[in-house]
Amino acid sequence: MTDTIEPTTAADGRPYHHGDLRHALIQAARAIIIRDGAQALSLRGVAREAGVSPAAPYHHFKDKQELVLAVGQLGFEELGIVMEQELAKCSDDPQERLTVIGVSYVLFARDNPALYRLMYDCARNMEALPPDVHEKDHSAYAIVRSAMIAAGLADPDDPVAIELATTAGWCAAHGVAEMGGFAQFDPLKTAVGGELNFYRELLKRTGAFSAR
Amino acid sequence: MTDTIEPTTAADGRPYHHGDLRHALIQAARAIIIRDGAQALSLRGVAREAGVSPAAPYHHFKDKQELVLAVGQLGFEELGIVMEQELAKCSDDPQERLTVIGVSYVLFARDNPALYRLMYDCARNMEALPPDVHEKDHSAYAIVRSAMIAAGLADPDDPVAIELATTAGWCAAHGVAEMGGFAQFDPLKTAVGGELNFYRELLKRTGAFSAR
DNA sequence: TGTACATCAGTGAACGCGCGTTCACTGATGTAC
DNA sequence: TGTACATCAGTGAACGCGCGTTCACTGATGTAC
Repeated sequence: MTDTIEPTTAADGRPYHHGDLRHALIQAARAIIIRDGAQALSLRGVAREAGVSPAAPYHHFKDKQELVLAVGQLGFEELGIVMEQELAKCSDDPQERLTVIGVSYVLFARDNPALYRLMYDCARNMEALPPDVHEKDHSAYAIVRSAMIAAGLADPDDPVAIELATTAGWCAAHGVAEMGGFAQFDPLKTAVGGELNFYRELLKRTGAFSAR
Repeated sequence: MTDTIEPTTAADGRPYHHGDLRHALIQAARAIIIRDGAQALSLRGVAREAGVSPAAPYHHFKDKQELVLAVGQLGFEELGIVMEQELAKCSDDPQERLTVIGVSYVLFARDNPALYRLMYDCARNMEALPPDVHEKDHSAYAIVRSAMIAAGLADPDDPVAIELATTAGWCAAHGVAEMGGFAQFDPLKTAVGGELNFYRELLKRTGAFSAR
C-alpha cells in the first residue's frame, strides 16, 4: 500500500525506503526552481536535494520532463487553492470577486516568478498536462470563467463570448503578472501609492477584469 | 577600419579574417534561437553555425551572456522598426494607430516566440540593457507612449498617468502576445473569424489599447 | 615605395564540469502456502 | 505462525556527451619610418 507516508523503518537514520519519494522529489524540484530558477533544475540536483541517489528518481518518473510536468501541474493546483482561499474571504459583489481573482493571480506570479514561468511553459503544450487541469471545477481556469459570468462580462448562453472574456482576462492577468514585477516600475509603484494599488490599477486599465 | 564588411582576402575559400564576425555571431545566435529555442543556445553552437572555431567568439564578446544580451537588444530594435513600418502604412486616426501598434507587437511575438521570450528576459534585468533601448525616440517603448498620448489615453501633462497608460498597454500586449499563440485557442480563433480578429478582439477587451 | 613590427582576429587542442541516463546490485517489503 | 520467494525501491559506479572557457599559437592587417 503506497498510501503510507510514514517511513516504515525507524532505526537510527533514514530508512532504506523513503516512504513517499515521488512527492518528495516534486517538492525538491519546486524548491530548486523557486530558489535558483528553472534553468538551474537538473534531475541530479533534485535527487541531491531529496537526499537520494541520482538513479532513484527513475523509479518514479520516466525522465526529467515528466518530473517538470508534475511540478507545473502542482503549481496550477496551488494557484486554484489560493484563489479559492481569497474568494472565501471576499464579499459577494461580483466585481469585487473578479478583482480579487486578478490580484491573487498577479501576486502568485510575483511571489514565485520562476514557478509561474514553468507553469506557463507547461500550459503552452497543453497536451502534456492532464485535461482536468483546465476542466476541473476547482481549476483556476474554471474559477475565472464562472467569475466572469457572475460579473456579467459574458452572456452565459454564448459559449464563444464566455471563452473570449475568460481568455482576455487571463491574457491581461498574465501580462500584469509577468511585467508588473520589473524593477524599473518601482518609482511608478510609489507614485500610485504602493505595489498593490499599482497592480489593481493595471488590472483595471487592462479592462478585462472589470465591467466596462 | 572595422566598417569594412567585405572580406579582405578573396583567395579560394573563406578568408582567415571574417570581416564582421561580431555581427555574424549575433545573427547565428538569433537563427538558433528561432529554429531550436533559447535553451538550445550554446556558444559553441553559435560558433559552429557561423563556421568559426569555438574560441573565436571570445574576441567579440566577454562571455555567453554578453552575446545573448546583444541578440535581445537587436530584437527590440527590430520590433521598433516593424512598428514604424506598419504605422507608416496606417491612417492618421489615433485609435487606429494604437490598434496597429498592438497588433504589430502581438504578431512579432507570435512569429518569433523564442526570440520574444529572450527579449522579455533581457528587459527583466534592464540594467543589463543600454538605457537607450527604452529612451530612444524610435524605441518600441517611445512609440507606444506617444501613441497613447495622441489617442488621448493619458493626459500629456501628467507623467504618472502617461507611464501608467503605457505600462498597462504594454502588459496587455504582452499577455495577448504570449498566450494568444496557444494551440488550445485554435477553435476560438475560428469562431471569431480568424487569427487576426482574435488578436484584435483580445486587445480591445484588454482595454489598454483603446479609448474607453 | 619598402620594410620591420605591433596589433588584431583567427585556430585547434585541452581543461574540468555537471548533466541525463543505464546498469548490475541489494536491502526491505509483502504475499502464498 | 513461519518460511520461501517475487517484487519493489533504493544504491553507487559508470557511460558518453556537450558545454564554457582558457591557452599558446599563427596568419593577416595596418602603421611608423
